[in-house]
Amino acid sequence: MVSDKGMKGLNLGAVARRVGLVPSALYRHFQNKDGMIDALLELIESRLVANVVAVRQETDDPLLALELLLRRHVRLIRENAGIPRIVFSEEVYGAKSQRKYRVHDLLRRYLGRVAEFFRESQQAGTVRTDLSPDELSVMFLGLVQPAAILWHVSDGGFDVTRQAEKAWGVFSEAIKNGEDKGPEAGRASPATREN
Amino acid sequence: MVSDKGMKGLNLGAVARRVGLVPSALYRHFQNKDGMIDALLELIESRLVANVVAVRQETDDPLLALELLLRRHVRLIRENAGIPRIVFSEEVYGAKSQRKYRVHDLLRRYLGRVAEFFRESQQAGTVRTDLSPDELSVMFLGLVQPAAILWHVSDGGFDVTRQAEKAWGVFSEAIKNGEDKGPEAGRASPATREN
Amino acid sequence: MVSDKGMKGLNLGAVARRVGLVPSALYRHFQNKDGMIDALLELIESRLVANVVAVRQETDDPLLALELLLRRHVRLIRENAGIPRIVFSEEVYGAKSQRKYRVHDLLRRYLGRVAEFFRESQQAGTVRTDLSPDELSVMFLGLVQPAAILWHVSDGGFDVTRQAEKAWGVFSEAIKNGEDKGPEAGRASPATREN
Amino acid sequence: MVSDKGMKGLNLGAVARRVGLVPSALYRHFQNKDGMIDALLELIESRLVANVVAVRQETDDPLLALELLLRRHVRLIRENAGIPRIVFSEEVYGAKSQRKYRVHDLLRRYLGRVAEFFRESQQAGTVRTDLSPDELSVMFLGLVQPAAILWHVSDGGFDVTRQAEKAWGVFSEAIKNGEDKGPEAGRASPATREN
DNA sequence: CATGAATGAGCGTTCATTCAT
DNA sequence: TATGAATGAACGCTCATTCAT
Repeated sequence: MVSDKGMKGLNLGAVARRVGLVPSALYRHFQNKDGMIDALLELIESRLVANVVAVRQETDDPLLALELLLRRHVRLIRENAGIPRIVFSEEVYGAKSQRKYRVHDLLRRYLGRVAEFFRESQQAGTVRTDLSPDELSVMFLGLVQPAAILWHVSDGGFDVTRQAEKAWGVFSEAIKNGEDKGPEAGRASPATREN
Repeated sequence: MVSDKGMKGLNLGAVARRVGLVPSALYRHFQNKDGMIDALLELIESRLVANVVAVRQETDDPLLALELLLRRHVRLIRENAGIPRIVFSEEVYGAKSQRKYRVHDLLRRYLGRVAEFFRESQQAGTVRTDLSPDELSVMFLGLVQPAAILWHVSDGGFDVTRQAEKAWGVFSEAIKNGEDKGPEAGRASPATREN
Repeated sequence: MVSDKGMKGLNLGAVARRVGLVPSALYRHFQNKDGMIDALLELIESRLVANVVAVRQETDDPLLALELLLRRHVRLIRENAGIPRIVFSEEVYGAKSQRKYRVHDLLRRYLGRVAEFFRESQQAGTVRTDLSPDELSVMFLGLVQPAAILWHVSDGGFDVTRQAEKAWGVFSEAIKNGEDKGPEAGRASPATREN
Repeated sequence: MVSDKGMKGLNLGAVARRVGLVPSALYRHFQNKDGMIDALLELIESRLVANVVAVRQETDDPLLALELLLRRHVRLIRENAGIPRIVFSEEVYGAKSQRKYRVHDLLRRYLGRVAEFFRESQQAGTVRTDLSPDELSVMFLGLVQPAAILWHVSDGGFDVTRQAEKAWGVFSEAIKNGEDKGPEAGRASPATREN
């Protein structure tokens, strides 16, 4: 529903119709629309967490886990096209700061779990240590996000899976520990700290 | 306006008030709200294009140009926090397919210009050629996008500038042509089965 | 409940919560909301009648009984601030004529009992007879009613007790039988044309 | 409208229909429903004040002015049966304290003007001075208020005009300055200050 | 060109009421 | 008898849009 019509399709009437109810009946299950969206965010977070848990069980190699996670992430988005539309929608990403912080927390938590894999990899010596796990986790998210957007606006025409894997190839190569790139890798950019 | 209140703040009343008019008067300038948003998208595209043009004038080195472009992109978003909220809002990214394709075109055009730099770099031999310019351009967008989201949901607390530069550091290193990593870099991922 | 939130607080949900039930369970005890309000009105009437009965037992002097009744009336309102809000609420005083007549009857009955005291006083010769007991009973009600309203809108700041006693002082003096004011007292107003 | 259906009839739909508009069109003229009621209260206050001003012009005798005012008050209520239903409705008299204070002020202002007549009469020596003008003004209101309620619940069957004039007869006699009732008149009631 | 008035569709929400269990 | 789920009507309100002036 959200994947079709966007968050504007997430009105009580549409939701109710979808679940075979009448709008007012939704108030049996949620306090109000905000409650509905909160529940939705929780569901989404649980899906993300489930992916992390799953890949943990699939392998002990944290770098491989990340690759598997990326693939699962892509699949999650492909199969639930509504997810990014919810997370980045006005309703949640938008004005009301309380909800914005809710999304902030969700992202931080997910990224925290992703960062954990990087940390483990660094401790195992397979990933360079001049980048913090947090920074790496944000980059990880960047491997798929623009691709997901393109996939959406192209009505599925863009090959998000392939793009994500290409990006992972570049990224994983780049962060792998190697004796030759250690020294100058930290030179992220010609300075200009401005924030 | 959009940066404060989200796209819901982009109602004709608010816009009209902003420009010292009355809502109905806007219909002298735009056919309807869709027309307004189209104009907005055009404005945004012009800003993006302006950045491309600017960095073209600032340097002849396409890789350096990309770095400068990234920095400009970050600045553009930081100074016009409303831009991502418009581009990825429901109103444009959302339901009406016509508008979605409009955004698709905008992104493709921008990415096309970005890809141009990569193509030039590849022709100049400074960037590996096992990745297509198009793929590279999408990755390029991924260097900043998740950071921008975090910056927004953290109310400016996240250091998007620093993150983007770090990401560029990793990325630019990874794509630079080097004799040792050329051959196997194309090995994007250990498995390529679509899931 | 009603005293806090007004008749809008008198919704089935609130009532049910108050008595530890669920809204639908109330339908085991009342046919519908109207039935509830009817029961409420009956309860209120019983309170009013109880006051009349009580003062009857407290004294044989009908004029003193009225003074005591007035004091009880004030106390009843002060301790059950919801009563006037129910009696004069829209739900009962309002639209549905059936309910309006129900309130009409309640008031007539109460005023009838008040009038009885006046009739007895007149028969005992202590109250002038140029005013009918019915008229006197309505005046009696007027001794407290505006004060009660002021008490409510001033959040208890207005001294309804004192005002009622002052008014009773004036009123009781005025209606007491005296040789000098008997004859011309009936001259209600200098002109009787209806406007 | 309010006189027919009570404050529940004062919904935007009904009001709009009454003035030949559509509900949303009312928002051109009032900020919201609260604004509507505020405007209504102002209108009512202006009517009450107009009565005061009118009787001031009709006579210089403050006691006669009060009698005329009472008659005008009755007429106002008879011709605008909705007035008491608005002033004493839940919507205004009810929960929201801000509005309650608004009504409080309205009543205080009106009663203040009424008290002025009593004060003048006392200064002219025609009204006993052991009762404060404020107290007298509240009693004055009591001359008509219960009658008005009976008139309403009896669907106009009760003769509010006659009752008010009778009550005025009793009241005006009682408060007039006389040498015989001066001393004991202050004995409002056998004590019991309790508030 | 700009305005004020008005419109109609839609939305979130409340609430009395019904009904199967 | 009591409950939870559901309903339908109504309400206050917002907003894009139209139109006469």
